[in-house]
Amino acid sequence: MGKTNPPFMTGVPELLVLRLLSQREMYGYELVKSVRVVTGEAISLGEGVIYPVLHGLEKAGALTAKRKPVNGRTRVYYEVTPLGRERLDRLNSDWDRISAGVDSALGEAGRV
Amino acid sequence: MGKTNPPFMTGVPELLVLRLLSQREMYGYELVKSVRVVTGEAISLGEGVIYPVLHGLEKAGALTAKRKPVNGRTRVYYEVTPLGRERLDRLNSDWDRISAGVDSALGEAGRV
DNA sequence: TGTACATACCTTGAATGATCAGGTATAGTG
DNA sequence: CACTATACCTGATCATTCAAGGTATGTACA
Repeated sequence: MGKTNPPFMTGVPELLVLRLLSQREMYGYELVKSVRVVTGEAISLGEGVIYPVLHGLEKAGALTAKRKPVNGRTRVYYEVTPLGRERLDRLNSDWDRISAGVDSALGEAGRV
Repeated sequence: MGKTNPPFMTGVPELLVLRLLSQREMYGYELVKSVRVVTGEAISLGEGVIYPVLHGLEKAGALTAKRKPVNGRTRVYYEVTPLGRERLDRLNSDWDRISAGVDSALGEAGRV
């Protein structure tokens, strides 16, 4: 029984994927590892999360895919489109708004 | 067609409710307004969100309810149980971990 | 008197999206 | 030859937020 809807994770995979790809093109398997690294091991996304996000974003026109054979294996590199950048901007400001709101609420009247 | 699962909101209502009630007992309608205030208008939760959360937390043993008639109207005040405090602690550290992870990822290599 | 608004509670239905668990196949290492 | 890492993928689950509705009382105002 997969733990569905874990707290605070909705939207996070998409944000991280768009953010990482906005810096340079990457392939799925690479993203899985990168997420762990850039979040300081705080967040770990499985392939079962990454690939569906990738496909969804591609279908939405936020990403373009490019197949590249490397060492006999095939990698699918993804690149962010202008539409994807807009989407990233929107997600970024959503994140800023909500995390600021939560932190403000948690900060009220002294935190540990 | 309610926009369900908006980015970054999963778990937030529960965290905010537990946090506010950990400071003092409140009733549902009051929580709706308080959330707006303590988040600096960044987050607004409708009654359709608050009441189900309240009922769920009560059923889970994280809250206890107390009916109080005030000015001819009935208010249902909620209080956090020890079990609710544990739950709040857990949510708090989840939030800290994830928001730190996301911020770290967004901060890498210069933000706009 | 009526009419609006704020207070105060509640439920239903829908859509969404993360997660686990599984599956395929090749390359490299001991 | 077995094992691990690489690299892709899909299906099923199910918890959760949200809009939109509903009920009822008190208060203000014209």
